[in-house]
Amino acid sequence: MLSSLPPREREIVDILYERGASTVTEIGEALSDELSGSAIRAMLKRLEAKGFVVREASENGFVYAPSVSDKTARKSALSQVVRVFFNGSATSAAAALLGMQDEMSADELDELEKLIGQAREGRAK
Amino acid sequence: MLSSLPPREREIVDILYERGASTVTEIGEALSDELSGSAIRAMLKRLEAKGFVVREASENGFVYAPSVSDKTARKSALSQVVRVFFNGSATSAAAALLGMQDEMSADELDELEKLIGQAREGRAK
DNA sequence: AAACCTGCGCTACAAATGTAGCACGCTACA
DNA sequence: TGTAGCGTGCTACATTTGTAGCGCAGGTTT
Repeated sequence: MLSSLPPREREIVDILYERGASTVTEIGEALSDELSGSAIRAMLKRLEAKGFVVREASENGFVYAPSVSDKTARKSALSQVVRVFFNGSATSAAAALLGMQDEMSADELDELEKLIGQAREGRAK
Repeated sequence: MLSSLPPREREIVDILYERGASTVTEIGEALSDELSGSAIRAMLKRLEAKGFVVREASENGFVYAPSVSDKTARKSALSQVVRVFFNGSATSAAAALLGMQDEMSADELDELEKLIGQAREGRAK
């Protein structure tokens, strides 16, 4: 569970999800405050030991990536907030999402509507 | 920011959001593993010092509550996952939510559809 | 009022976290 | 061909977390 991670480690994993596989230097740039490379590497080492990230060698250094698939991670992150902040109701969460974003394009709204239709069919069955 | 909290403190705040204001004993029951009352109190003390929880005396002991309103906390939790896991697209997040829950009632779907309509009007203006 | 709970705060301390410094190997290029 | 960079891995260390134990105060029960 991501929420069992200490803040800094958590931040690093978040960056990895946000930007995809990254090198130590890239992580450093994305971090909220400047950290020495070795500090970051130490974090990554722990994260690797705990099984949250994997690394793979490439030409200029290692690239680190989350070990849990985006898909799985999304799902669990989402259900986490749904449980904690929305009484377990995904619907309320979706509603809140709708309200949050005024830059939601018409296309996106259409898309969402379509998805609702599908969901309806699903349960009609 | 909630994500700047260490795991245990974070867990406690989550419980507070999930169940609303609670006493030390109630928190203890909700915790994922048994902790001594004093351990919990020590956490709460730190949380209070950091400004994440407030406490209020009642007949049998103090009740603790998050200092940040549910509304605000929801919003920031949501935008956090949207940014990290959905490339900043609230729409994709909403879509994922839709897919996640098969117990979404027809009423809820209707409600959501209505909200989409409203969102559309909002931006049509 | 003695013996009990219950909730409280303080202190203490082990473990985990957050971070930097050092020494090494591999380029590149003056 | 030395010296200036990178990227790496250790090791070390201060701080923060995570947790328990102790002793106290205010209500109960006998």
